[in-house]
Amino acid sequence: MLNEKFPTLNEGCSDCPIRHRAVCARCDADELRLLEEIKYYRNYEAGQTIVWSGDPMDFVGSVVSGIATLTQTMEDGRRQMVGLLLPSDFVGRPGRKAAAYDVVATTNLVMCCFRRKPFEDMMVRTPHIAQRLLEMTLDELDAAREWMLVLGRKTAREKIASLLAIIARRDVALNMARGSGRIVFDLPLTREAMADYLGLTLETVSRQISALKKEGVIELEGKRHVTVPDFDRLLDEAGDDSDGGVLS
Amino acid sequence: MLNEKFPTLNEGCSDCPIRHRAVCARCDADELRLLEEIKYYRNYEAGQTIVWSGDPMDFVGSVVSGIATLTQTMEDGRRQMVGLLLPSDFVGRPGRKAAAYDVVATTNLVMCCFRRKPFEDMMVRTPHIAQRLLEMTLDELDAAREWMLVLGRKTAREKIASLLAIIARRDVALNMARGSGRIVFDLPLTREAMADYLGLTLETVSRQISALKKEGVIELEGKRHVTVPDFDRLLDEAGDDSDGGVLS
DNA sequence: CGCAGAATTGATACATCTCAAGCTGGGTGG
DNA sequence: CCACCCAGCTTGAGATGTATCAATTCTGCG
Repeated sequence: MLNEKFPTLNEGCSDCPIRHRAVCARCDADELRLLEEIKYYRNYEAGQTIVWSGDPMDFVGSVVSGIATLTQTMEDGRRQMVGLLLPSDFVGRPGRKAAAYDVVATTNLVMCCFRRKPFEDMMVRTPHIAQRLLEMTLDELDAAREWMLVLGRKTAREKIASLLAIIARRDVALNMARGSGRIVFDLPLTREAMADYLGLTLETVSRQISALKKEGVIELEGKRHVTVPDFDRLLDEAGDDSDGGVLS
Repeated sequence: MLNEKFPTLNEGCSDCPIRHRAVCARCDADELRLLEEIKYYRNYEAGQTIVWSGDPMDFVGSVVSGIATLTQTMEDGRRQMVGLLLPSDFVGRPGRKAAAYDVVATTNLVMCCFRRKPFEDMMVRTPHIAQRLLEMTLDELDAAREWMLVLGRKTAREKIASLLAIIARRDVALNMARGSGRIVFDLPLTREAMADYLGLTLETVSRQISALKKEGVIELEGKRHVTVPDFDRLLDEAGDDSDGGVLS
C-alpha cells in the first residue's frame, strides 16, 4: 500500500475536510477532543473490500475522501448495491457487531475510524453525536426510498439518467463549477457497478449510455469523463419533476 | 366516521399496546407523563389519505393499530410504495414541515399523534426519545435496503414470495401461532397495492399468486386469506437465505 | 507486442407489460 | 328477494424492454 497514493492527513479535526458534514458536525471543541482520542485513519485502495457482509466489524467511521459502496449478494450471485458512500457518509451501525453488507472501496479511500465500543459509549454521553447521526440516517432513508422508485418503476434509460443526475448534482455542490450551464465530471463507477446500482445488466447500462450520447443528452470523452450540456434535459430523461425536488 | 369501527382507547400510555416498541419505548414514567400532555389519538378509515406528499404536516406520530403505506408518485402516474407502516412504526420526520410521501391508511387505523413543534422541543430535552427514534430509523433503513434487493434483482415470483414471507413473519411474531408449521394470515393489501410495493403490474401479481397457489406453496381462501403450509418452502421461493437472516 | 480488464455491439430469448375480456362476491335499490 | 352493479381480481393473447449469450473493440500496461 503506497502512502503517496493518499493525501497526507493532519491529525487534527479542526481543519478536516468533512468537519462540518460528518457525524461529528455538531460537536464542540471539547467533544472533538474526546473524539480525537479514539479516532484513527485508515487507507484503502481502489477495489479493496473493507468488510464482508456477516463479518465482525469492530469499528465505525466516516468516509473522508473517495467513494465506497454497500452491496448485498444473493446465494446465486445476483448483486444489488444498496448504498453509495461519499465523503462525510457514515459506515457501520452502532450496536451492531457484524456488517450487514459488503463494503467496498471503489476508489482510493480514506476513512476516519472509531473503535466501536468507545464510540458507542461516547454516543450515550454526547447527544450532539446521536443527534447528527439521526439526521444523517433520516437523509439516507430518504435517499434509499428515492432509489426504490428508481429501481421499481423507472425504465433503463431513466435509471441511467437518474444516476448521472445524482452524480452531476453532487459534483456541482462540491466544485461549485456553475457559470456555464455545462456540468463536467468523472464517473466514479464501472459499468458493472452502475448495473449493480440500477438493477440492470452491464450490457444494458452500456447501451443506454451510448443512446444518451448519440442523442446529445451527454457527451463522453473516454469511458468515464462525462459532460452534461443541459442539466434540465438530463432531468427530463430521468423522469424527475423538473423543479429541484426540494424537500425538508 | 363510525366510532364503533375503532377500538376504544384508554388515554393512558401505560397499557398502550405499542408502549414497548414505539418511539416512546425507552421513556420512563416522568417522560411518559410529559408525552401524554401533548398527545392525541386520531382515527382514519380504510382507504383514507392521511397526508399528501408536499402538503404541510403539523404532527408526527405512531401507528397504534392498522396499516398505512408510504408511496411516491411520478408525474405520469407511476407509483412506488416506499414504506409499509405497521403498529408502532413512526410517521413523519422531526424538523420537516411538509410530507415527503403520500401516507395512506390501507385498513382502519388509529394513530397516536404529537404536534410537531412540542415533540421536537421534547426530543431535545429527552434523549430517550431521540435514541429510540435513531434505532427505529436504522431498522427502517435496513428494511429499505432489503427491499432494494427485492426491487432490483428478484423475479416476479420471488418478489411475491418475499412479500408473503414478510407478512407471514410479522403475523407469527404478533399471534405467536406456532404449533403446527402452518401459518395463516389475511393479506392487508389489495393486488394493486402489492404491485405498487413490488414494482410490478397488478396482473403480474395476480398471475404469480395463482401460480404459487397451483403449486401448493400457498393456499387461498377467497382473495385475501392465505395459508402457508411450509414456511421454508416459501422462503426458498423468495430466494432468501434459508437461515433466519439474523442481523445485529 | 500482446495481454487482460473494461466496454461496446449484435442476435436472440424470455419475463413482464399492455390491452382486453370476463369472472366473483358483496352491497344496493327496485 | 332478486337483478344489477362495481371494485377487485383473474385470465388470455400479443407487444416490448431487458436479459442472455457471443463476438469484437478499446484501453492501459507489463
